Amino acid sequence: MTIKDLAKKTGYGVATVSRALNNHPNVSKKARQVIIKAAQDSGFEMNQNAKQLKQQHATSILVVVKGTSNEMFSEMVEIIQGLVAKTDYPLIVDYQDEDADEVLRGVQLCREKKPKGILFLGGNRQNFLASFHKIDIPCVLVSNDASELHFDNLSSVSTDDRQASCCAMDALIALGHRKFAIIGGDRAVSDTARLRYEGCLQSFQKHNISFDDDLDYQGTRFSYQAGYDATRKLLLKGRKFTALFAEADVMAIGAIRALRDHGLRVPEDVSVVGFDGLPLGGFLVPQLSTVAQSVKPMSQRSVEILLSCMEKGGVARHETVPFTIWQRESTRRLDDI
Amino acid sequence: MTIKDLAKKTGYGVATVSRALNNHPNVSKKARQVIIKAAQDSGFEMNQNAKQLKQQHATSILVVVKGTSNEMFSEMVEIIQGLVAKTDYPLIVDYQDEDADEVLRGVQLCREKKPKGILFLGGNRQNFLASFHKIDIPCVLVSNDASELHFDNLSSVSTDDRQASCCAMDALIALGHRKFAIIGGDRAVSDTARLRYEGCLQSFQKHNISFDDDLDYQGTRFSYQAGYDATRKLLLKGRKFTALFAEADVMAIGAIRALRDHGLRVPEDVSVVGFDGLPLGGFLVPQLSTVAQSVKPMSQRSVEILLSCMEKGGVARHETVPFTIWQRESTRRLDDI
DNA sequence: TTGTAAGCGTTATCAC
DNA sequence: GTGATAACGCTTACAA
Repeated sequence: MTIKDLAKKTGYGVATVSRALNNHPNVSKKARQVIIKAAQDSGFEMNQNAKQLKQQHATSILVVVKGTSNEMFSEMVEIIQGLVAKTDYPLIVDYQDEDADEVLRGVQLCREKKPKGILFLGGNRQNFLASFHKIDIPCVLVSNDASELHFDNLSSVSTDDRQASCCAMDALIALGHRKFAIIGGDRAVSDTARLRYEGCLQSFQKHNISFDDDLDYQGTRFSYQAGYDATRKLLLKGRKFTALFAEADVMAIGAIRALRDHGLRVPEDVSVVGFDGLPLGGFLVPQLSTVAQSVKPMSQRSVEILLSCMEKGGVARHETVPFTIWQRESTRRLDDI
Repeated sequence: MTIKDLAKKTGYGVATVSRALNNHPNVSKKARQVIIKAAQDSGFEMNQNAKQLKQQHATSILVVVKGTSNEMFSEMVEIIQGLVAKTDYPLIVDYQDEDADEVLRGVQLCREKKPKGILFLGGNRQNFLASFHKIDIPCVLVSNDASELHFDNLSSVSTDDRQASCCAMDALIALGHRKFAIIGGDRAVSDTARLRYEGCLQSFQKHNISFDDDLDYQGTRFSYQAGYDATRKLLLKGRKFTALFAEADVMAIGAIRALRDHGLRVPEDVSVVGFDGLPLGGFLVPQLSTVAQSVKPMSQRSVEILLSCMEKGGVARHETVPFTIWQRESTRRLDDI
C-alpha cells in the first residue's frame, strides 16, 4: 500500500495524495477528506524511509542520555517519551556512559539519523565548547546551564546547581552542623559536580566554616557503588564530620550504607543530604533528605522549547526551574541529643 | 558524500562501490581495498534511508520494554545496548506502560520501523496468544517463558519464576516462618505474578502452611508505591505475618517503608524477601534478601539467540537461566529472639 | 486545485 | 569483475 495505490483508489494524483496526507495547503476540502478516509480504511502507513530519503532528514527527535545509572534521567526519559508521543515525531533514545563525550556522540548520530532536534540529558561545558559547532539543528541541554556557551541553536533548562547546593548547606548549618564532607563527581570533568561543589563552598565561606578540599571531598562518579566507595575513603582517612552531602541521591544511598558498615548511624551520627529528589528516596528508611529538582517541569519545558525551535525557529532560550530542599529523615538538628 | 562520489573518486562504478562496502562477492581484492580506504578517508556514512527503502526493511533490532519503572529491565537495556553496539544493527528501544499490550505495540512498530528482530522485555501470554501471529520476524521474549506458546519465530530466555519463588519460600520456611503475606502483580494479567504466586503456594502446600488468597495476597503493579500501598492494605486488614514476599525488589522497598510506618521493624518483626536482585538492594539498610535473576546471562543469551535466528534462521529456542537466593539482612531466623 | 515527472542514495539485474 | 540502469516510495517544482 503506497501513495500510488491510494491515488489510483481515490482517482487523484500522487501529488495531491501526498499533500493531503501532509496537511499541505492547496488541496480541496473534498479531496483531503476522501484521501484521508481511504488511507485509514486501507491501513496505509507512510514509508518513512522514502519520506526521509527525499526530505534529506528524519523527522525524529533524539535524546542523548549522559550516564546510564542516573535514575533522574530515566524518569525524565519517561516523561519526555510521553510528551513527544503526542506529536508525531519519533523519539530515539541513546544512552552514553557517564564519561563519554555526549556531543561527539550527538554529532555522529546527526550523521546517522539526521534528527530534527536533540535533547541532551546532562552534558559538560568543555565537550560542547569543543564540538557543538558541528551540530546545526536545534538542541536543548537539560539539567545544565548553557547560557554562557552562546550557541544560538543550543537552549538549556536547568536547576541552579550552585544556588541549590548553597541552600542545602545553609539548611544543614542552620541545623547546627559545622563539620562537613562532600562526595560527588569529578569536578575537572563534570560541570554539575563543579557547580554543586562551588555552591557548598560559598555557603561555607559565608558561615566561616572550614573545609579541606583534599580531605573532605571525594570526587568519582554518580552511582551507588561510587557513593559507597567515596564515603569509605573519607572514613578511612579518619575525617570526622556530622554532615555528608552527596551530589546525587544514588550516591547518598551508597554513602548511607558505607556509614552504616562503619558503625555510624544516619541521622544520629551523621546527617546525609542527597541531590535530585528521586521517588525512591521517599521509601527508604530513613527517608532521604535531598535537594529535589523539578523533574517534570524541567522535562516539559525542554520539550516545549525544542519543539518551538524546531518548528518556529527562534533563538535559543535559557531557563531555570525551581528546586526544593526536602528535610526528611536522614538529617537531624545537631543539638537534639 | 554518496557512493556516487566514492565511485567518481576511485574510478569504479557505483555498483562496485556498493558491493565492496557490503562485503558482497565479485569484487577484486584491490577494488575492495581502494574503495574501503576512500570511504574511510572521506568519512563516508551510508544513507540508511536509501538503503532501507531499497531493501524494503530496516536492519534494526527493536526492544519493547514492558513497564517503565522496572529497574531490572533498565539494567538489561543497558547490557543489550552494549551487546548490539558490537554488531551494526541499530537498536530501537520502546518503553510501554506495564499494562499496555506489548504485542500489539510490536505489531505497530513492525509496520513503522520494519525491524529485523524484536526483543520483548517482559510480556504476557494472553497478549502473545491474541496477536503474535501478526509478527513474522524472529523475536525473543526475555524473562518470561514462551515454550508453551509454540510460535516458531518466538524464542524465550527466562528465570523459572515458579521454581524460584518456591525455593524462596522454602528458605523462609527453613528459617522457621509459618505466617506469610505476598504482594505482587495482578495475576489475572501478569504471567510473572501468577507463576511467582503459584510457586509460593506450591511450597506452602508442601509444608502444610495455610495461606488465604483473599487476605494474605495483594496484587497491584510492580513499583515502589504499589509495594507501599499493598503492604499498607495487608496491615490494615490486621493480618499478622512474620514473612513478606514481594514479587519484585522495588515492591519490597515500598513494603519495608510501609512496615516501618506501621511501627514494624525489618527483619526483627517481619522478614522481607524481594525478587530480581537489583544492585540497589545491596546498598539498602537492611540489605535486601531477594531472588536474584541472572540479568547478564539472560540478556546475553537473548541477544545471541535473536541474532542467530535473524542471521541463520533456525527454530525458536527456549532457555532458562539460573537464579540465586540471596539471604541478606532483611530476613532472619525466627527463633533468633 | 491538480497532475506530471524528476530526483533523493541505495541495491540488484543485467549485459559486458 | 565491472558498469549502466531500473527500481524502492516519497516530495516538490513546474505545468496545466
